[in-house]
Amino acid sequence: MPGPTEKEIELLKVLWELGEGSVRAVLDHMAPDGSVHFNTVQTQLRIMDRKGWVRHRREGRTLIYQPVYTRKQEVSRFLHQVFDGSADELVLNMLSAEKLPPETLDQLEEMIKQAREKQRRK
Amino acid sequence: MPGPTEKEIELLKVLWELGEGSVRAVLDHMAPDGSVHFNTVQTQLRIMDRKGWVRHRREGRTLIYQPVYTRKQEVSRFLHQVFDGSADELVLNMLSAEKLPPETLDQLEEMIKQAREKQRRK
DNA sequence: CCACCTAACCTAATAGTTTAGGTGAAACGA
DNA sequence: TCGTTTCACCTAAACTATTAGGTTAGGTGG
Repeated sequence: MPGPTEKEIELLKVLWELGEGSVRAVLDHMAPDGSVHFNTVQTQLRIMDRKGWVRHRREGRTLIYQPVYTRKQEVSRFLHQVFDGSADELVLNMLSAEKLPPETLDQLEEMIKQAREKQRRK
Repeated sequence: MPGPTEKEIELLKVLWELGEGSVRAVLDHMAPDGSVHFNTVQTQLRIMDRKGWVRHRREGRTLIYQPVYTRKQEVSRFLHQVFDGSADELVLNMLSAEKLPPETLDQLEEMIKQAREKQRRK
């Protein structure tokens, strides 16, 4: 049970954006130029299905894939893998790695306030 | 140039903690029980050396490995790979994935203030 | 009806990761 | 000095990820 690989994340990102999609839809969204082969995406989605990262339903003749694995899960996995679950270590490293504009910093503060609220009201 | 794999991160974590270390030191820190083979770690470090994630120097007969790739780089890679660089999306997802205690939230706020300060004084 | 497009499904080549055995040399302890 | 330990280095097996060719069949337009 390792996390998704980088290529798998690339496909998941498309599904996170679209909500769901056929092989064709994912392919078009990922490589509108023909830089990736249809079968490549198809096989990858089948494998990810087997692994449980996505699931599919049938719609006529074509399969529609939905993400099962979420961004939240991926952040959580990363947080624990790299920082042993220490959220402040993660943020500290992120703040020093990236030059974030003041507006973004404001947004972050706002989010934290919201999170505190949500905790209090529980 | 994909990022390090999960096993590679595992080794990097040890080096991040130790600062540097021989194969033996890494192994002992990683698996004090003998659950991992010496040569396994040795080979992996050699490969990571070739890839540039670590470098080594000689000390007597043994090689001492140092991390080149940093936690900051890893956070940055993750941020861009999964969230296209949107720090607030990352934090938003993290806050909803994890139940962080109020003290941690305080620390996060403090960090953001510090980051703003640093920006201002620049 | 038939040629064509598009899909699923099957298969495999290739490449990379992960693991560890084997060899030989250096160092160390009795 | 000699056996044991510890290391680097070489090698390869087992496994997985990644990519895509080939086959078949459903559906469509002329």
